[in-house]
Amino acid sequence: MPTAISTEESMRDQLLDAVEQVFYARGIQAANMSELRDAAGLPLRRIYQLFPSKDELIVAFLRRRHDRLMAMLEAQVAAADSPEDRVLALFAHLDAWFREPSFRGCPWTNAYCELGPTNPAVAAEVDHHELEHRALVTRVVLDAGYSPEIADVIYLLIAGAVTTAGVQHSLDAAEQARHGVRILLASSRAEVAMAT
Amino acid sequence: MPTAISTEESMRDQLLDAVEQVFYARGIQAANMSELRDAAGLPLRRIYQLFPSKDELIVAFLRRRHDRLMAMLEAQVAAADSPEDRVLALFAHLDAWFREPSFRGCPWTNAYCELGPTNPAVAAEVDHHELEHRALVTRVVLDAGYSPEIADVIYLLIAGAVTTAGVQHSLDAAEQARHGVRILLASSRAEVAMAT
DNA sequence: ACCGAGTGAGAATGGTCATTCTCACGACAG
DNA sequence: CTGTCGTGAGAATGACCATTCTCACTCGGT
Repeated sequence: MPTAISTEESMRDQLLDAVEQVFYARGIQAANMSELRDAAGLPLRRIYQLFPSKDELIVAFLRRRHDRLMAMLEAQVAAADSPEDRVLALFAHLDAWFREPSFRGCPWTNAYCELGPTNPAVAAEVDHHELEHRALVTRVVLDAGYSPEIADVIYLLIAGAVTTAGVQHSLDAAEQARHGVRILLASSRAEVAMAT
Repeated sequence: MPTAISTEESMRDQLLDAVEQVFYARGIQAANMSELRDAAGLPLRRIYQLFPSKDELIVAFLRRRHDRLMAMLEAQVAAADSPEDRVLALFAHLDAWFREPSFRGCPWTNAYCELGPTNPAVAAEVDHHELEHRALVTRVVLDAGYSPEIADVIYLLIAGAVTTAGVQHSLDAAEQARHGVRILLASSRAEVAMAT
């Protein structure tokens, strides 16, 4: 048996922590393997032992981040008191995210813009994220009693806020989107009230 | 005097046409100078004579596309009959754009994701575009009598629709955004009516 | 103490790419 | 007609980078 199978998991985590930070901060293509090595404090040999290529690292980076985001969203949504608040919780999450100093836009959009046209594995991973994320948003909105059309609009507001915050460094984007959502929800309630 | 100063302008156009097509379709980093040479039908030497580096080509590409987009938007907005229709014209434009087979997302967002963190000239050009575009949207919405807050929300819907259409290839994005806008505008009118 | 497998550090490899250079050629001026 | 200058086509250059390889070393088992 090779030594220390017990630390393989920890090296993997150490590596992926560094990879996440470097890929996100500097861009995937701009980050080279030496940078990852320095940030992770692991020899290149070990990195290639854990992931056979940079491409696999990219996919692992996207998937890990996706899993973390989904878990966090589910938790924040679950913590909200009313179905209405669950919708708004999505935007509270955005607001906090945008204010992190390290915020640099949506990792999946970034990856897709950088590599989508030339890297099918990355494109698939981004697709997967978008589908699951959109499904979560839609579920939360539908569970609050609103229409699928409203869910679509809310999804666009989220996407727009993330892009705008990323490119324009506008910290207000989440609040602006939330304002839009309040109008949409109120208007939708008024409609239902009128119909009954 | 060197020969044929009369065709320098036409070579520039020929080059930038090809550059636009290749950069947009394949991604800026993925497109190399040989591809541009082949697409433009000009020798490398000539390309470097017209633009001293790939970076300058990138900036020229973004600026040319920006100028064209702004002119087109101004024209379509001007062609609309009512202030209300001018707002909706922005979304009709989006819808047509998304349906072009060559549509591959927002060129400026794409460029920013690819190069923003490492290329200040590109970042500045993208900034310039976003500012002017946002100013146009805001002006159209304000001219129609709506509040700046509504303008912000509408801008986010546009940004969200473009990103979503680009990454998810969803042709409905423009229609979904337009639906949201109709609700926003109607709700805003109702509010004003109630106040009076 | 000895062997061998696995290690870290960093050098070598092979490929890609932006940018520059070479060279033979055609057009124009004198 | 001849020398010169700008040209097109593509080869050379120099950097960079993902990936692999070298080598001296360490450590667990005997």
